[in-house]
Amino acid sequence: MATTSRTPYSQIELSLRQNPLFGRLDNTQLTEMRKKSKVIDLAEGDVLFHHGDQVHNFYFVYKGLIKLYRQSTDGQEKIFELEGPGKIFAEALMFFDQGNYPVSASAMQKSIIVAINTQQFLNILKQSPETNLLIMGDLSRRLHEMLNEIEHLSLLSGRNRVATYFLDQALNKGTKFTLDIPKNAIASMLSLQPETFSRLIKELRTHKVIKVHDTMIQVLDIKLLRKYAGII
Amino acid sequence: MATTSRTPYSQIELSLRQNPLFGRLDNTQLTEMRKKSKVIDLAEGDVLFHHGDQVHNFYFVYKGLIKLYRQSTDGQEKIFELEGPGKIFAEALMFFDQGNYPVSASAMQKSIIVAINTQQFLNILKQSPETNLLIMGDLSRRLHEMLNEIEHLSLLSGRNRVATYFLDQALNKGTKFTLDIPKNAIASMLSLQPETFSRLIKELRTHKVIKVHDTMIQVLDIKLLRKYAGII
DNA sequence: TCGACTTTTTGATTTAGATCAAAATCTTGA
DNA sequence: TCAAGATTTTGATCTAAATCAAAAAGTCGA
Repeated sequence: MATTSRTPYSQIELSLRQNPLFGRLDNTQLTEMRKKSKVIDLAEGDVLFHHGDQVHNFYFVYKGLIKLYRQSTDGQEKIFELEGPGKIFAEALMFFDQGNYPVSASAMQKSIIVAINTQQFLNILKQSPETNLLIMGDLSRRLHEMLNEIEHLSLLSGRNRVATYFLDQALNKGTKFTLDIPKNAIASMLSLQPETFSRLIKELRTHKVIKVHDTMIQVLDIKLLRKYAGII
Repeated sequence: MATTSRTPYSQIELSLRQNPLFGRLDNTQLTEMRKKSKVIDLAEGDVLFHHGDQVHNFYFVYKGLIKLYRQSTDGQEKIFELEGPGKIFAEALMFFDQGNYPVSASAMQKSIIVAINTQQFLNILKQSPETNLLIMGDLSRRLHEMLNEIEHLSLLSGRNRVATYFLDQALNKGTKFTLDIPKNAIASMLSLQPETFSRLIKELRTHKVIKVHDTMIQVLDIKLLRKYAGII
């Protein structure tokens, strides 16, 4: 279960300030915010909130990895997003009247997070129009990402989506990178069954598009990978 | 092609004011806004903007129906949303740095719309924090809708999605309603081929879940429809 | 280090939905 | 009113991905 952490807030504050959302706040505002914030330890598998729970907090990830997901009635799980150190999640909810979490959140690894009171932060926000704009920009970015995902699910094949995923990874981390989450989690993010994901990786491997050692992926032919992604 | 309308702005202003986004603005602000706004006539099929075009305006629909969509390289089209009279679209873009439209927009019917200058509206917005909040709420609502769509595409079958669509319609318009857009457009919104959509309707018909006369749909067994939707 | 458990891969089979083709129906404008 | 076009439906077939099953590989705690 989630428990109050023994990690002192002061230790976390530094990385908290580095998030653009908090960077614009002055000391008074940060102190104010701290009063209603809690540092929480999560063990692997701990559920932070369930889809439908009432919203009281949004969260900052100090360490670990949080998955945001929904479960269908027949037990199938769709992972929407993974949030790692330095990231904030569920902040979009602040502005939505019926404050219920639209997804569930649980720890994929041992994690340390900060829970920030939504109501209080909204008050602080009133004094900080720049932060306001930052949040809007963030909402807008998410909207674009989701638009892309809907397009991918509607118009691209599984093969396309897997290639797109590797392409994105290569763009961010270079052509040689490690998958730092279990393959079945990646499969879920791509809306594929693990078996299908495995087979599609194999196909890319046998066609010399990528090279795989364990969890290490090396892109051998980025042009070909693009073709597999469906980008012409 | 899109042309400046002969419909006077004064005629449109009334319905414009009824949109919550503009309702909170005072007369000075509305007059200011009017200066940089244009009323535009669109014939059926006219394209208002293409995916990737630079954003200069957002739009208010006075009459007609605008479709927001993307096209894949192989000509497949995915409709994301349809916006009818009284609705605003592309306003989410205002807050996104790289101002390029993330979708294309075209008229599904003869339409009259108002183009509102984004930059100018942002200036007006600075003086109206309530409008700010309204926009955020709207962004947030869209975010939820898209989350639902991603879930549907990931976890529901085509049959489920069709039933869900009819269920939604019945909820809004009553158990007897008309499809006021072509079936192939509905199919695209549900990420199905028209043939598949047609077959799934037929299935619902033969199982006495719905009754169809032409474009008129009557839900006969809403409980059964729910079952088809995958809700239990 | 071993054994239990989890994750991934491989194989065989099924199935939902796409595709291709053509008939039927509806729409529209001359 | 009719012909030309668009939209919808129906039929036959194909295919991407799911499912079911089991082997292989990897992980972890005692």
